Amino acid sequence: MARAATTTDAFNAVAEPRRREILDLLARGELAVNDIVERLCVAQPLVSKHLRVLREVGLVDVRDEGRRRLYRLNPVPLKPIHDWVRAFEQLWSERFDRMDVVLAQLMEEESDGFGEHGTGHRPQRDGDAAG
Amino acid sequence: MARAATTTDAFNAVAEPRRREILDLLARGELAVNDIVERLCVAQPLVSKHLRVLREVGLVDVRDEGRRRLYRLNPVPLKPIHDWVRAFEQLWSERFDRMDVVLAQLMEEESDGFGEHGTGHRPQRDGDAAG
DNA sequence: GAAACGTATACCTATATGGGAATATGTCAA
DNA sequence: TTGACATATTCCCATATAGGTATACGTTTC
Repeated sequence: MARAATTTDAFNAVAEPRRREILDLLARGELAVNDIVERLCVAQPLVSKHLRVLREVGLVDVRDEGRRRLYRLNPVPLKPIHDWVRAFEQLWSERFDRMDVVLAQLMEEESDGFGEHGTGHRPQRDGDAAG
Repeated sequence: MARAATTTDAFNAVAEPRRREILDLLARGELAVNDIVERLCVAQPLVSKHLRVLREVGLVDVRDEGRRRLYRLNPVPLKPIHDWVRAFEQLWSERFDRMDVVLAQLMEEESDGFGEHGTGHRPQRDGDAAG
């Protein structure tokens, strides 16, 4: 068997960095194909093909406006990715916490005392929008 | 050009559902190859190949123990995925909020008044571990 | 040493990808 | 109608994938 089709699910569709860039652009608002072409500096047929994949997995919706086609983001199919990966979030923050402990020990061995230390990698809880 | 290699980054490595299953298993603790083979009911060479991909993107570490090889999860390469997809979280919750508004209007049109309503799809903020 | 076990690799196949070039389809303007 | 514009599709290619089968490698046990 070959690799699963890119249109199988959002996991596969989003594995392509160019498609993630397209979604990043659309997070700001509706765009026509040519807008995306100009901003990404990618050939137009390629953009159309990527948009087709995104449409087949439901990540974008289309709307006709004259001779242009306006694409809009539909973020809902990203939720399974978020749910899956979020389950691992605590694991890597624990890992960084252990790193903090090791760093603290190293610093105490080398000198007498310091103020702050840390990796700054603990999970952020503030929700800033896409863009 | 063909599709990017599965070993390019975590996005590509994780697009394969079998590899996500392996990571789910390893989230509980270290496992030997045969343990994974038995729990997933997949041919051993296939498991080894998936583990190789996961190792090349840094998602697992290996440790030799006699004639067995114990694999352990390293969740850190998942962080870029989490960071990217989290930026869209607010967008789909807004979408569900608008759905709530529509539902509320429909209910008010059909009857006089109700108590609670909602989709229950707002993002959860409690951090439960993988498993 | 030989045999059994645990794992990794090599080889094969069918599949479908991302990109490029050319072209088809559809819409507006003169 | 003719042409310009906006987008989608088709054909081509090189690539590498997931899975299967067979086998090589390394370790333990006899």
